[in-house]
Amino acid sequence: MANTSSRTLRLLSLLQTHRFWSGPELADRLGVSARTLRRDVDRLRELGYPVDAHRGAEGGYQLAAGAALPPLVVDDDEAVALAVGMQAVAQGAVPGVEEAGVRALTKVVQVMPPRLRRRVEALRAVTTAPTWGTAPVLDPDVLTTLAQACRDDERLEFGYTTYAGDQAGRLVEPHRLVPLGRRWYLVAYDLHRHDWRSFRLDRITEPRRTGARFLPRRLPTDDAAQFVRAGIRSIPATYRVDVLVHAPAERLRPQLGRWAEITEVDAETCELRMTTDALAWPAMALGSTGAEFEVREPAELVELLQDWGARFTRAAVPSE
Amino acid sequence: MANTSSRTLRLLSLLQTHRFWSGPELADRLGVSARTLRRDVDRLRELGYPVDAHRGAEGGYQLAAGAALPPLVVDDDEAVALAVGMQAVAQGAVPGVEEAGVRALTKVVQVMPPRLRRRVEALRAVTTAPTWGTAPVLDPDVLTTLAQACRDDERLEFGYTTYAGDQAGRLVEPHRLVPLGRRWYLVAYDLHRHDWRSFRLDRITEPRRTGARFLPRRLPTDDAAQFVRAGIRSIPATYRVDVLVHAPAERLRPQLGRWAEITEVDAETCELRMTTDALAWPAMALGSTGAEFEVREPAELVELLQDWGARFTRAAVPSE
DNA sequence: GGTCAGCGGTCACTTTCTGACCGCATTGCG
DNA sequence: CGCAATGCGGTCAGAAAGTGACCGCTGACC
Repeated sequence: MANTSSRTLRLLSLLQTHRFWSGPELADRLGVSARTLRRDVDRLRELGYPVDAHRGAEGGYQLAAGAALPPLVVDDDEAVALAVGMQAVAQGAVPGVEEAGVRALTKVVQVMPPRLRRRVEALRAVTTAPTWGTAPVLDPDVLTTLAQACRDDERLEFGYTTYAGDQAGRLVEPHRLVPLGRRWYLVAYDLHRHDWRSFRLDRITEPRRTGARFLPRRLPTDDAAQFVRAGIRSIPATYRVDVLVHAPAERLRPQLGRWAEITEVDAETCELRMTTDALAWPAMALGSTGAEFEVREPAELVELLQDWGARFTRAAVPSE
Repeated sequence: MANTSSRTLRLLSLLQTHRFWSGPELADRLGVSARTLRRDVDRLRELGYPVDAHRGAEGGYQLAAGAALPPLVVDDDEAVALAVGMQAVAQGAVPGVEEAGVRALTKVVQVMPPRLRRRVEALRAVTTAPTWGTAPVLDPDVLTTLAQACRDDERLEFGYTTYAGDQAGRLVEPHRLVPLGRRWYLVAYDLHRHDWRSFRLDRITEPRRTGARFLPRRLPTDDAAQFVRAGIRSIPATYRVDVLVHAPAERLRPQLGRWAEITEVDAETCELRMTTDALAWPAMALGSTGAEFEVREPAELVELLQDWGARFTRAAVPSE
């Protein structure tokens, strides 16, 4: 406990939780002399973590942003928040960082004490902004189990429901997780079928790591994402939405500007453009504006609005 | 660099990124003998991080979940994912962890190199699931700046637009950030007005930490959240939604089950209940079901559906 | 100018760290 | 069964650090 490395970690942790510390205070907390503290600070600096110091009456130490990321020292609550947030990221809330999100999630979950896992589990039900229509809901347990197995070259068993509806157990050597559109796929070598396959994560149930490790094979295709794309029948449709809205651009921007492209046409009219794979979103957006509008594209949106409009009207004016 | 503490951190990092490592391999990577590696592993164990070891031909070391969280060693991409995810969490994606999310966000952002901050900034535009109507969009910069100032007892300057629309600069001693409903408030002691105030974060612009620290005062109310509640004119309305949907419960559950409570009435009918502060959500949900339905509560939803229905129908059948 | 903060040099002493031995236990394979 | 690979832990001596107590210096703030 009275270790040097332990002290280095504790110092890092202190500097991360409260920005300013005076030398004597830190030295006291760490149970060393001020001189040794200075040496510890030097050590951190040598490790690449920039610790700024201010002299004078109000002086003290603080951790600044550096070139390298120091190890993050987080408490229980923060860890839960991280796990929950990474699930959201993995679901594709922000395009492009899904994979990094899963890696981070894996790291957090791997070292998380059971009590925290239970808390995350409890929150899971609440989380995940509703993802109508297209988006399959992803089980973070499945996600992290598979991610760990891929990372560690560990064989995997799971139940799988094929497109046709058949259920069967699989034994595979997992290779890579690939997010595509709003879905995740596992690229793996199927040990029963002796060939490479890709599996949709939302069709995988009860994955179990067998504990047996393997020597990674070479995927025939270089790129795992490409392999998945080649094997998929239907890529979820994406729509380009283009709507003329009878409202000033400034009125829509604060509400929708982050999410759709709004172009001013004239003082009373603007154009709303966006790309989406679920038409429910633009419908909601248009509803929220409270304005009249005309759909230019796509035809599917017109259909959908027709349907929704009719049902909404029937519901709002009940026959009774 | 050839430090003991540095090596401890590197070992921790290795164990976090790849689960299985054989002793000789680790020793090689760390540039020490196998004996010393064993001693390093022991050191980690003494620090409370459970390192499992397996003997035999296929042996190796792995980091297990323990009672305490080890410092997380993340790479650039993962850090970006964490920051982006924490923003989503702070926005209130999951009730209850907002504050922990902000703390974690603050920690990550604090130590993040500028290049990574720019990446996060670039992704910010894309992020934040659209939050129609009620939710103000929160600037993560503002959020983290304020959070750091609160944490570090540092005076703060910022521009503020009052409810009436007046703009003025403020100089305050920040006390606490409070999430309430879907909004964030800063509780602070206003140094011009010589009194405690609460400020809505979405009305704060350009916060600057002055660098001057202060001795925390006592807030007259014990609880900062209570103080905010007392000072707010209007708490955003929340609605209890209760709808009868003419579709089997099993059909709705996979789509909406995570988000609303679905009760079966009979084979062809079910009841959908939820609580929300933005009626656009249940409207979208009901639209997505594709089913007929009757609204029992609230009256406001009926109104909204009437409006949307009319506009949707007009848009879908253009006069031309 | 005084005070308080951090900075860094030196020195002697103590602690630890390290690698090279050793024999042992466990596991998987042939 | 024996063999090989792996982890475990003891011991030892030399090397390397870490440590606290000095010291005088610089910089910031009152």
